[in-house]
Amino acid sequence: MNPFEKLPIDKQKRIVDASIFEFAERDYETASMNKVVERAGIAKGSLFNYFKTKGSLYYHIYHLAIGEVKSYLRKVRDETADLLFEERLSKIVDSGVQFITDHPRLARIYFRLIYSADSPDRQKIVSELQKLSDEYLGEIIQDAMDRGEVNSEIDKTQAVFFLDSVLNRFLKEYHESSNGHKFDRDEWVKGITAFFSKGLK
Amino acid sequence: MNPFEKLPIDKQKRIVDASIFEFAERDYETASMNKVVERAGIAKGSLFNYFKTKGSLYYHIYHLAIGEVKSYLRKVRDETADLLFEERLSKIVDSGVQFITDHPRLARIYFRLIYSADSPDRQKIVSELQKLSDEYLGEIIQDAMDRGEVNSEIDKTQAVFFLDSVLNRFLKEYHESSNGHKFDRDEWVKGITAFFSKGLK
DNA sequence: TATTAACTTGACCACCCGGTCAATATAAGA
DNA sequence: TCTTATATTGACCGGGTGGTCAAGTTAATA
Repeated sequence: MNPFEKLPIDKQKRIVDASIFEFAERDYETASMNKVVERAGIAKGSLFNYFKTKGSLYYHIYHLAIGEVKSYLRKVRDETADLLFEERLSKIVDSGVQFITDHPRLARIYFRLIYSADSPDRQKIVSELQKLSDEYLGEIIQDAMDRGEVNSEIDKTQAVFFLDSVLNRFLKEYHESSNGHKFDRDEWVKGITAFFSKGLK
Repeated sequence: MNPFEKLPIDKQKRIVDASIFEFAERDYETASMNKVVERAGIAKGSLFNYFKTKGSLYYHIYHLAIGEVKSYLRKVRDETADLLFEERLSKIVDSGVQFITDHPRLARIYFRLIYSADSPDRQKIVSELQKLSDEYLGEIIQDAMDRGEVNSEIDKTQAVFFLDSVLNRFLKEYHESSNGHKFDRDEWVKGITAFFSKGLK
């Protein structure tokens, strides 16, 4: 059992919060362990006692973020299993927006990961995320094909790619225009779903 | 006239090449002026004589990259003015692929800029690029609408957004899977154009 | 050639980094 | 209460950073 897990919960939380703050604010290389300990109110030696390296702390936080993303995705996937493709897509976007609202800092870490990723083992992480997205969107599209809502002639890999590109980009922009009055959410969700149901028909 | 422009062309080139190399390899914060001077074979003091700060060197290189991108875009836009939307789109993607092949390091700097951009004045740069893309793709789409190839009822802003998302993402992935046998280029160009001509009809 | 002007150099500065570890404070066991 | 084991601390280390500037080199002028 690693020393971090033996800590009182509130201390764990302080450290995790400080780390999330720092890794959301700056990318991996420029994020500072000094800033983390300062914010968490602990000594530097302690932090390096709980996490041997900066990389392992990042790993911990990154898994936290991905875990949370997965949980949102799973939930909306299961809750919309019976809906039409178009409605389903719309709910998925909604869920993404909700995630951003609930966890703006985790969202930031997530987008950093996808788009820039100067993280350690970028290669591994990115392909892990790619696989996650491929499987998830692949299943959504396969379902829609099986029900005849999406043209089965279309290359599934490409369809997933298009969906992934637009969805992630939309959520990223939405996130950046924080509490973004730049986007009329409903208008965009409608536009996105309409575009895809036509494009994939 | 700033001191850099007074330099012999080959020395200028050495410095520019070294800077492109460094800013392509590492992002703005972690790129090192020491590495640049080492690679360019000049003294540190000289570099800071030509460019007062790291930021201003970056600014110079970044403008170079954008300038090159613009030149490719202009060219393909003018050469395809008479083609159908679908063919035109296909030529634009081709041109993007060509740019990546001709200038892989500038491409890397460009993608860093778009997607992560821990650059100085990120805000300004990103909105500048946004505007460039909006105008460019906006014109392409407007042309297609005028000729009845794209449904004029569709929100143009959204159409541009979708196009921008997919094109940039495709080029980025193509770039990263360098000399990317991951993508059958023709297959993908066909898929992309087909998807958009259906989706925007 | 002698003198001045412009350019080039790299040692140096203050600062910050991730990581270490002897000293200290705290908790547990006898 | 005294002793041992464990957790916490922060001064310290080697190394890298962007940026400076007095001293040295080269080029231009007279």
